[in-house]
Amino acid sequence: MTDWSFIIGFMPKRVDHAARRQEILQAAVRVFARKGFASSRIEDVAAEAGIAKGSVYLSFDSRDALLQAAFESYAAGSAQLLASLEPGPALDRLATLVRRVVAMLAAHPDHARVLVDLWSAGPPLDMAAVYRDYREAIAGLLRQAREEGALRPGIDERHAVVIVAAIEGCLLQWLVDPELPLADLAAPIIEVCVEGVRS
Amino acid sequence: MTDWSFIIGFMPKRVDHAARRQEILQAAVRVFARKGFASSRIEDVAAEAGIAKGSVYLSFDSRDALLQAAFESYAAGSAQLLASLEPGPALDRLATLVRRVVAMLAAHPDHARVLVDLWSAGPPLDMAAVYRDYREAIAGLLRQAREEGALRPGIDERHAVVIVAAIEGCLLQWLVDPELPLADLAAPIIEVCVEGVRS
Amino acid sequence: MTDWSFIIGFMPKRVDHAARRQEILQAAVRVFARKGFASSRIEDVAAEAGIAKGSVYLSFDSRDALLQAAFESYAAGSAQLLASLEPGPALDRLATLVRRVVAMLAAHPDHARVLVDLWSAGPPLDMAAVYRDYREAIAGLLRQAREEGALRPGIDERHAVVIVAAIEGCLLQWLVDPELPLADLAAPIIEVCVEGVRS
Amino acid sequence: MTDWSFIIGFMPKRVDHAARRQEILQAAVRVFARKGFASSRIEDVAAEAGIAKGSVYLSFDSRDALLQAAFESYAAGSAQLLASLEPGPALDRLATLVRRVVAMLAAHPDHARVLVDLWSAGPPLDMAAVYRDYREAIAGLLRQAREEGALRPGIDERHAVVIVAAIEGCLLQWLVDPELPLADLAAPIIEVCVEGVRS
DNA sequence: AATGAATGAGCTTTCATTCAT
DNA sequence: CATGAATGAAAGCTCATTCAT
Repeated sequence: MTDWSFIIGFMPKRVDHAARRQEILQAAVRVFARKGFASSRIEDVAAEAGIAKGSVYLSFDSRDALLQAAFESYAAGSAQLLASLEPGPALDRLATLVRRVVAMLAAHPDHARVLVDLWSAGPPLDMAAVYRDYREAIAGLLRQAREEGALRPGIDERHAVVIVAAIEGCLLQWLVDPELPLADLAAPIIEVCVEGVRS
Repeated sequence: MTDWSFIIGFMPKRVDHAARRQEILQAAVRVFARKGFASSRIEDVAAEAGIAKGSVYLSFDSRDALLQAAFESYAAGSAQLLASLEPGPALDRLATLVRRVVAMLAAHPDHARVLVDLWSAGPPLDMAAVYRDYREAIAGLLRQAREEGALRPGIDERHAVVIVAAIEGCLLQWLVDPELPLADLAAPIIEVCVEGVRS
Repeated sequence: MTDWSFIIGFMPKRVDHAARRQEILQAAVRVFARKGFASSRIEDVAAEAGIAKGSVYLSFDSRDALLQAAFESYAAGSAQLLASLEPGPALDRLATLVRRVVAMLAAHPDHARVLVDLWSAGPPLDMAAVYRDYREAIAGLLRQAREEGALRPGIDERHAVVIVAAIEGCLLQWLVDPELPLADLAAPIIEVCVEGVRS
Repeated sequence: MTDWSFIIGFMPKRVDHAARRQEILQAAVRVFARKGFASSRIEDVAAEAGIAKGSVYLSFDSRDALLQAAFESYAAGSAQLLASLEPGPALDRLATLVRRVVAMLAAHPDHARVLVDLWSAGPPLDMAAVYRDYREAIAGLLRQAREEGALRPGIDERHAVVIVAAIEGCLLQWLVDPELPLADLAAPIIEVCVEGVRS
């Protein structure tokens, strides 16, 4: 990587402020996952990121802003996941959604572990909105399934809560007991929640 | 604040140390439910219990001991609930169990709200054991159901995780979004989780 | 000092919270006088008061509250001084006022030294009001002097500013140069400011 | 921000290092006047000067050096003012001096406002010397006035303190209460302090 | 037993100063 | 020379815990 700056003049010392912010956020997520937000010190995050304590404040306004950013990152991932469902029979799409959510959680255990702190954190974090979106997406799939005649009678939006619950409840049990094979739970979730509503 | 007890005669040191401990614990649970454990000060608990800060330490060794006690209280309630199932067809017993767990959570929202702090708290709190017990109880019911021929094939212990998940996941969504009608969710949980495994 | 508390029951550990507040305030004034408010740490004040850092916060909400209290103390002393003038010929009363103000400043050099920090401090400290009161008191004396025919023509409220200025300006020079014999300046102030307006 | 100077040829490193120092100093004085030295950040000064934080250090060794420079600038102005008195009757020269000092303060309110920080600042700032010079100059005028027979008896160097005090005390009251019409106070100061010593 | 004043470790945040670019 | 990201010492404030009364 030749440094051409002597030709084009002065360059900002850090090309990408956003990248540094990402690095710190990821370090923070690792630290939060390891010791929980309540026990995580700014200094821990800085050390994990390999920078000095004060430097964290160049990218984040406060300790709480780190958790907020972790939330936003998670919420964005969730929204993206919900938006990425390909067309097809509704219950197949539902099964795919379940598989993907579980896979995402299992693939990013650090982010998943932070969830317990996001649940604890009050406003301005809006986890309620995240689950509302989940439920609405699944309720939409259930409506589509009914139109397809794939749903047994009596299934409505309240069952969307239960399907979200099955996923998040598995996640919860894994958070509390990491022995539990989270990745293997997609199948039984689908068997219960998808087959459990099929006509 | 003057203590006239030396005039009116001997009084029992403490009518019931255990009762005082209970009062404080219940006050603590209310406070934790209201502001979360992280934001709850010993002084808040003392004020809620109507006693002085230092007096909390006559019944509890530390702030963490309060959370530990809240955990033990919750774990005891859970164990009792699991132990109280009357005989009958397995899936009926399962439905009853679901109904009772949801009813208990809905009836004691303060205790339920503390759960999010219990999930966050690491050792020596052993929430893993609580859910292990839940899963084992439900797995036992599923085994009984299989012997009764009430279970469709392919249902095993992994599905016990999902059934616990459905309950705890509903609780979770309610914690995060109190608008959600927790008490009304027993029915859909049963419809999905019990009917979803029935042969 | 026999401790009778065993007879009358429990007594508050500190009989007088206000007294402790006073002790801390006086310690703070000494520290502020010595190093200036900007360079005074809460820990310095605590050490001067012979207590622990955290104990300062039992009596004062913040570091700024200490300066605020110092201001209030000074303002109260000023008001009291202005209110204590005995009857008599106006210009005699004015001379007495000057003498008393200078004597008070000279007698409490620590409080006087804090004035420079009170001048610097913005709202909510209202030093403007203190000097407004000074000026009004002196303007009142000048009006009385005019009625007595003791005043040469052309003297009005603007000269009250100058009389206050002569006092505070001497104080200022002494603050900046402690060699200056503040206590000896009452006489020349009177000679210039009182005789300078006499008819 | 790219530096094209390597293309358009050599440019003087800095047209005038002293000029840049001046610009920064003036920016600093404005900032100090606005928020006080204690609340003024190096970054504020840099922003006011339109340069980067680090560039301040090319002209000044430290934050304190900025205040020191402001002091030196003020002291120089004072000395110049004292040195510029034209010949004439002593008390006329004194009145002129008062008028000029007040005019200078009123004409440069930012510099005047910094005075309160100069009073607070301890060594190595030597405000004592500034007022010593003022007093000596005025004491000289008073000596000249005595030789001219214009002084009533009993007036000596201590009255020089009072005359300086009248000026600085008016300044002080204006600093604390900007409503006060500083520029209008020259006349009453002269009436009290000059006429008050005239034979 | 009950109290609450006192303690001080520990944490977040700020900002003067440095220095690689 | 100019820059501004990086640093880390420093300070205000909180609060769990102790203990004299």
